[in-house]
Amino acid sequence: MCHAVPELPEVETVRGDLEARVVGRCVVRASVTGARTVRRQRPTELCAALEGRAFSAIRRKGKYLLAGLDDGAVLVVHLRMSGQLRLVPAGEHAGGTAPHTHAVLGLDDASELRFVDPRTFGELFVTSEIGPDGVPTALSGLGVDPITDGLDAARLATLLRSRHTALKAFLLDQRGVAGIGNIYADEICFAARLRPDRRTESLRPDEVSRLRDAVLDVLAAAVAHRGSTLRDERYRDLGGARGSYQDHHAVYGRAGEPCLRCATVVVGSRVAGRSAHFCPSCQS
DNA sequence: AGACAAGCCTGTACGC
DNA sequence: TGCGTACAGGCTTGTC
Repeated sequence: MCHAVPELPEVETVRGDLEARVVGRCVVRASVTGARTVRRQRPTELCAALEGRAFSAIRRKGKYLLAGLDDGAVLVVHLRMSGQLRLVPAGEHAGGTAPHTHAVLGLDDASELRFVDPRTFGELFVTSEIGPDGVPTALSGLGVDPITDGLDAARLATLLRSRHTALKAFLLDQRGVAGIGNIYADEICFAARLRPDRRTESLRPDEVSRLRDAVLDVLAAAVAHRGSTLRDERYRDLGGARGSYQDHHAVYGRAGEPCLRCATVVVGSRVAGRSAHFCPSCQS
C-alpha cells in the first residue's frame, strides 16, 4: 500500500515546471546510460535528435509528457512507476549524479535535465510523426485527457456505454479517459459516490454526471496541490519538491480508517485485479 | 526472505 | 467465428 506513482496531476505539475524553466533552452549535450530507457529507437539516434535543438511548448497527454522541439519533433517522456525528471541548475552539479540517473540533457544555461528511474520502466523517445492534434501518432491509442480535452457528460456516457466492465477498470484504461491511475481512480469513485466495482453500463445519467464532475474536480484539486507524494517519496517535482495532495486523500491508503463523509470504516479490496479503497456506505 | 505495489504491454482463456 | 473482456505474466526494486 501507499505507492504513489506519477499520474495526470503529477505529470501536469512537472509539465508546468518544464514550461517555466526549459522553454527556449537549447540542448547542448545529450547522453543516455540506462540500458532500457530508450527502446523505440537507438539511444544515439535520440541524442542526435536532441542536440542543438531548443525546447518549444511543453504539453501533456494523459501520463505522457510531450516536449516540443524547434524542428517540430517531440521528445516524449513517460515516467511509468518510478521515473522523475529533475532540473539541476548551473552551479549545483557538485555532489555528482543521483543513483539511477539514466539520461542527462545539458542545456545552454549550464543546467541539466536529468531522468532518474530506479525501476527502469520509464522511457524516452523522440518522434517526428505528429498527428493533426499535435500528439505523436505513437500515442494515438490514448483517450480523452480530462484537463486538456475537457470531458462532457454526453461523451463520458458514450464511453461508459461502450464498455462492459467495472468502473475502476474503465477509469484505469487509458484508451477511454487518459491520465488516471490507481490512486485517483479510487479518489474519483469516492467523490462521485460510486463503488469502484459498479458496472459501467449500469450508471444512470445523474451518476454519469457525478462521475464527470468527480473526474474534473479531483484531478484539478490534485494539480492545485502539485500532486501526491506518499511515504515512498517516489514522486517529486522538477525541483525535487513534494506534492501535498496526499493529505487530501479520502480513501486511497485509508483502509480500516473512518470514512471522512460518514465515518463508516473504509474497505480495502481488489477490483479488476488492483487494490481498491472505498466506503461501503456512501458509495454505491 | 519473500510478497507486494505500481503502469503498460503481451499472450491466452473465456463468454456471449 | 469473432469480438471484447478478464486474467496472468513480465519487467523492476524499495519497502514492509
